[in-house]
Amino acid sequence: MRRVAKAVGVTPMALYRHFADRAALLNGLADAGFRDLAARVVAAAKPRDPEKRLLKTLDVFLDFALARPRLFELMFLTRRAGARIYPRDFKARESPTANLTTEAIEEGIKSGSFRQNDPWEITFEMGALLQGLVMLYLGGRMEMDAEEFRAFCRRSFRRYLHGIRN
Amino acid sequence: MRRVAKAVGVTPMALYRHFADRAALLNGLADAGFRDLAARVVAAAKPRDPEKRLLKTLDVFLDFALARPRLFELMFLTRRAGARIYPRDFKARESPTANLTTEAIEEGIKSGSFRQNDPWEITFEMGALLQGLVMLYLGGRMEMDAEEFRAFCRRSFRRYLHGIRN
DNA sequence: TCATATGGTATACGATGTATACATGAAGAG
DNA sequence: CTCTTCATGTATACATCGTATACCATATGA
Repeated sequence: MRRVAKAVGVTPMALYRHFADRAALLNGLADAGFRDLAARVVAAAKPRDPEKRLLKTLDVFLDFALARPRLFELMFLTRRAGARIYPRDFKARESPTANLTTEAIEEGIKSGSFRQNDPWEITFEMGALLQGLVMLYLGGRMEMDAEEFRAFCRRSFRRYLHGIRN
Repeated sequence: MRRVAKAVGVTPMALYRHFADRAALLNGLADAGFRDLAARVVAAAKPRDPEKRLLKTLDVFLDFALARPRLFELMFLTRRAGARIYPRDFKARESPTANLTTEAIEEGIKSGSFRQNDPWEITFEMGALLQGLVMLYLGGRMEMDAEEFRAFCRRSFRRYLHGIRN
C-alpha cells in the first residue's frame, strides 16, 4: 500500500478512497487483467480447427504468463475473494475465456474428433494443468528458459488432447 | 513466529536458535512432510499393474492433500528456497516419490501399454496437473465436497493416462 | 450562499519478522 | 572444585505492514 501510494504520488490512505482494502485493490488489478486476457484470446482464437484453436489459446495464455508473471499469479494462482468458482460460475458462462475454450471442445466433440466428455470439465482441467505448469515455472521449479518452457507446455497439451481424441 | 513460539511455550526469539528464519522453519516442516508422504507412497504403491499403481499413488497424494491442506500447500504450492528443480534434481533421483512414479511409467512403456515418452516429463506433468487441481480446490475455486473432488481428479488422471496409452 | 460530496492528508495503532544484547545452566578440562 | 564454553533461552527494540480515525480542501448543485 505504502509503495503503491508513493508510486502514484499520493498518501497511502488516499488509496482507501478508491479501494476498500488491499484485497479489493488487487481484485481490481486482476479484473483488468482478465479483461485484457479475454480480449487477446478472442483476437487470437481464429483457426477453424478446434484443436488448433485450443493450442492457439494456450499460446496466448503463455504469452501473458511470461510477459506479466506477477499479474498472472495474481489472477490465477493466488487465493482471492471473488474468483470464479467451478462449476457454478463457469456453466453460468461468466468466464469469457473459458466460454471460448468450451465452445472449441464442444465443436470437437460434435464433429467426432474428441471423445464424449463434459466440455466444462475438460476446460477446467486444461486450466488446472496450465496453471500447475505455470506455477511451477514461475516458482523457479523448472530450470529452463521461456522458450523451452513453452515447448514443454505444448508437448503437455498435445499429449492431453491426444487423450481426449478419438 | 510469535504464535508458533506461544504454541510451544517459548519466547519468539528462542525459535531462532533452531531455525535461521521463518523460511527455514517452514522448510523444515516441508521436509518432514516430504519424508512422511514418501513413506506413505512406498507403502501403498503395491499393485503390479503400472496404471493401477499410478492411480493408487494419486489416491495417496489426495489423502495427504485433503488431510493436511496447509502442509500440502507449503510443500507443493508455495515458493520455497530449496525446492526440487526439474529436470536437474528429478533426474538425479532426489525425489523419492517422483522416482516411484517414473518407474511405473518406464515399466508401462517397456511393456508396451504406454506410448514412448520421456518418463520424467510425464511424471512432472502429472504432478503439475495434480498440483493445479489441488491448488484450485484448496483455494476454494471448486464448489464440491472432498469426495466429489477425488472423483474429479480420478477422472482427470484416467483421461490423461488414456492419452499416453497405446 | 451554503450544504455536500469527493478526494486528499496526518497521525496513530497493532501485528509481524527479526537484530542485538544479555542470562542461565550443563558439561568438560585443569 | 573451579573455570570456561556452549547450547539454549529471554528482554527489548526496530522497521515495515495494513489500516482506523479524524480532519481538511475544493468543486458542485440547490
